[in-house]
Amino acid sequence: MPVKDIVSWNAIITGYWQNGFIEESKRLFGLMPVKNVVSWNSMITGCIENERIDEACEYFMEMPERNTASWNAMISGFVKEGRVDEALRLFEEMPNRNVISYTVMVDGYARKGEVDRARYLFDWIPRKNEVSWTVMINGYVENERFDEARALFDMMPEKSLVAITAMITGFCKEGMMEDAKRLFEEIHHRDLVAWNAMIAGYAQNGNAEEAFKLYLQMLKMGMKPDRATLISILTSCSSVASLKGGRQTHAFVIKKGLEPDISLCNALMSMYSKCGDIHESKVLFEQLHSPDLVSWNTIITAFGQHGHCEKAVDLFHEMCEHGLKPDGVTFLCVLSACGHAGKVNESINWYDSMVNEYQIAPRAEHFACLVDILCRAGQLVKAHTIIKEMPFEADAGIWGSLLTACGAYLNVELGELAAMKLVELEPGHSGTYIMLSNIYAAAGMWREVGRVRGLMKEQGVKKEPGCSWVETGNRVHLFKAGDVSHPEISEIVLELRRIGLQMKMSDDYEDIVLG
DNA sequence: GTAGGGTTAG
Repeated sequence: MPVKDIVSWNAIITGYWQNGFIEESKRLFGLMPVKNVVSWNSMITGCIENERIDEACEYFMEMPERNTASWNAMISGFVKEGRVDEALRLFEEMPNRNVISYTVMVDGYARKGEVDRARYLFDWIPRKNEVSWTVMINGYVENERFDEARALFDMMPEKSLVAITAMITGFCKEGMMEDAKRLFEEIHHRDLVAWNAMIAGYAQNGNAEEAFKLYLQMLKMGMKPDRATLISILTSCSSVASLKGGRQTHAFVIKKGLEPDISLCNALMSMYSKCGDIHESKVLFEQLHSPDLVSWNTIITAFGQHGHCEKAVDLFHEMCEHGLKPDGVTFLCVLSACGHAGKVNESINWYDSMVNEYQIAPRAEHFACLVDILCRAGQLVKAHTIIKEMPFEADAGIWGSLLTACGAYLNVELGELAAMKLVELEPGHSGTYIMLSNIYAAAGMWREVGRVRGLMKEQGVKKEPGCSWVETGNRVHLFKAGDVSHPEISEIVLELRRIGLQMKMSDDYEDIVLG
């Protein structure tokens, strides 16, 4: 058979598995009168791409002669499955290793969290290419070792767009948005992924305004958003509770015929719920053919946030009946549902069940959630006990919950402790001083109030006025604390008083406050 | 045959 024919066969076989028809590829491969190493390699890659690593193994064992690409394909296949030990065995066994072999192994170790091992191998690569550098830099970023990522990036001889994008993500993860933006602006030809990384950075840091601005800029430059872009935009709509923006984004998805994959559906569900439309969230959930763990976690949270704790718990059981295993986040969702409903004892039972029955190791977030629930219920001493006994260092969020609760339930002693810790963790944060001073004021300790005010002046801490906004029609109305500049301010205040009164008089007052 | 962006909690 002429070589030309083998090439055509190979092309057809590859075409089939690239479109998911692996069985057809296998059939044709079997019919091939003469095969070359490329034919075999194509079958190996095809099996791996279609998540059939064991069948790939069979082809690999059977083939009469292998080249470096055959070995590399297998190593990469094992790495994709997270089976790094098996990848390493092949790596050691193979006769000739090239840059790609090394790079795949570096990636494998980094993805497993064994960053030092990855770095060791990286240093051994004789002629590193830009992919090798990128994989290692990204490995540091993914494993929260940003300083090392930075150091390596600075050493990288020619910085590729992919490496720059990995660094942008790293800066965003560290909350260093200025640096991320600077790097982003230095890029000559930004591609979609780079835009997405920057937009996602703003979205994840809660800066919806910048995310929207960048999104508009991106559209203006003629870039076409994809699912990843829109998910970040939906996240931003959620964080400012803009149902209107969220609906527009949803409409955009439909109009552009973007097939909503499960992640996009999950983001839509979350957006609707956080913007107040639990019904739409539920409808989307029910339309999913096979909701994944994130979908279930999202819908459980949705009901929890809307005060339907029992429904959230029902959904938890329903999820288990569907054969899905709850993870640590699922328990956070259920815990927060209990918390919103003020159910302290249930929360503790759920926590115990997570640890004992489901054997899930609690993370700092679980303790934070428990502390928050106890705080809201006014059980400050118990909350403090958890803080003292938990195997994690309490962060600013936890001390903040305690401080707020000390204000609501007036506990000077614990309030002072929480404030002290917060000042250590976030110096210059005015809220801490204000809250402590309010606690002293409520307790009638006026000398202390003066002391805190003096301290603020001394340390140069400025009070930032609180603000909120309302969207009506096409306008956003911004209100700052103590600001009376709105032309209709007297009507607004009157209406707020009326609503407040209505809430107090309502039979559901308790529910509203707790929910 | 190798690399970068996305969904769930608080």
